[in-house]
Amino acid sequence: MSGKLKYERLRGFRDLYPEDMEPKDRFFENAKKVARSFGYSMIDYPSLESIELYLDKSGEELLGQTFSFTDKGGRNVTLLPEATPSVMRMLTSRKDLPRPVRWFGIPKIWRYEEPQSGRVREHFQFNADLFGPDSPAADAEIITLASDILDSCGLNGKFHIKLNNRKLMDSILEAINVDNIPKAFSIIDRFHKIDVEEFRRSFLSVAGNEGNVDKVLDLVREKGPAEQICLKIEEAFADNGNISETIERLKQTSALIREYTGNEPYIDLSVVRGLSYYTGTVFEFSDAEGQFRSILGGGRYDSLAGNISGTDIPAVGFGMGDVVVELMMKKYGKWNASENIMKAYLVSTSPAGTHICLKVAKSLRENGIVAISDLSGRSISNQMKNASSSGASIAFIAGDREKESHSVTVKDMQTGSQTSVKLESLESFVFSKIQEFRQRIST
RNA sequence: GCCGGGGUGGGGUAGUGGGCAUCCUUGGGGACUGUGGAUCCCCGGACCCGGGUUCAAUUCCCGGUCCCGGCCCCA
Repeated sequence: MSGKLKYERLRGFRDLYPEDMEPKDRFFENAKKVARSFGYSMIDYPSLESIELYLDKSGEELLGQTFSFTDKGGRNVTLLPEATPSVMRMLTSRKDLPRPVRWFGIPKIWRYEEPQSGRVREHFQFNADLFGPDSPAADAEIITLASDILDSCGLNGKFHIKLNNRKLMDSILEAINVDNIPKAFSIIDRFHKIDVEEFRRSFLSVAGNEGNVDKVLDLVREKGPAEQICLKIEEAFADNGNISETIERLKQTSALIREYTGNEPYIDLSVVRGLSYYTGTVFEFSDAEGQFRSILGGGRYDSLAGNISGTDIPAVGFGMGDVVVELMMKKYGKWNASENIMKAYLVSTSPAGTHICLKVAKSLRENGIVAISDLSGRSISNQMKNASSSGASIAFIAGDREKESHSVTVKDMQTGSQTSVKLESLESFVFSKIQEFRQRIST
């Protein structure tokens, strides 16, 4: 009879039903809590921006991957493809803010791409930035924030922190006379997706000779603790002053991250990040088992403010999409329906009973208990079924009998025991039930 | 934009060139005019769309569409 649904969800967009929305909401609440504990303040910005904000920064290739259109005033606008430019716009139009500025937001982000595992066309992103300091300590703080958020979701030890530095990569590529650095980055970025021979072939076109290709290949193919990787780089480029300076910074940052998070970050020279505006530290977090695409990515972008407003402001930040986090949390059994909250179900068998239920519900809600009224008006048997499937731990039943005796019948849904409570003593009864419930869930 | 694999009730499935299709689950109702999770009964609900082959297509062929996965890209 009903047949095909007439209106279908757009490709790459998601409907979030309670079973997914609740865990997602809890994830973001956790993230907010952690960010606030670091002194970060929440901000928000429009979902629509003038397309110029991205053109200035990223060039024309961006256009094909945004949801863009011309509005009724003839302006070219686009749904946010990333958060950073908007955050920068906000920052640079407030010169009065004392630094450091610590901000986070949870925007929706849109990208017109083919959906696949871990990627959709509209997603939530937890985005945090630190403006002002340009020290290793600042880089380490933002990375620690990201790490602590994942820890707070029960993913402790399930992810790897991969760290690199754009300046270091610049210096290395300059040292071997690569002139097309963006192209070299794009090849390095694809290192793990292509085989060694293809890498050699591609990289030869920018590196000039086989020896240089081998040098880079040797560095890019290995990831490990700072000590080990930095030693390799030093051996290969001992005489280069620029390189040893950046290596020092990488070592410091790495040591601070180890100290703050308790986890050893991996130096991974294949992590260069696609974004053109990164200027120093870049990082990525990935599933320790390598199953999913990156959980989050970020880095330092000290010149972006200058591009927008003329004055550089040191900045470091990251964006963490909700999609891969969800995959991770599901994989490790952390994507659970809901926390234990006390729910009460109100069963009414007559208009007089409904009147009593309304009063009881009000009292329950004032005491922080979820009170669900049965609105079906059906048999008590059916109402009890509803009570049961709602997950309520307690049911209040009222009808004409209760009206007579000025009371309400209370049934404990777990034990099945039932008592009658006078309406005058309802408050204290509810209070004792709350205590009992708390005790029950804590054991 | 490109490549590969798939589409049977809301979800998960069985099956067939020939009687508008199996089972589980979910939803609604009842047994149960004042007591839940069990059991039993009843009801609702599907062959993605279009064309072709055929006496006959849910089944075979072609095209489309959608979903899933991958490429590109990941700002």
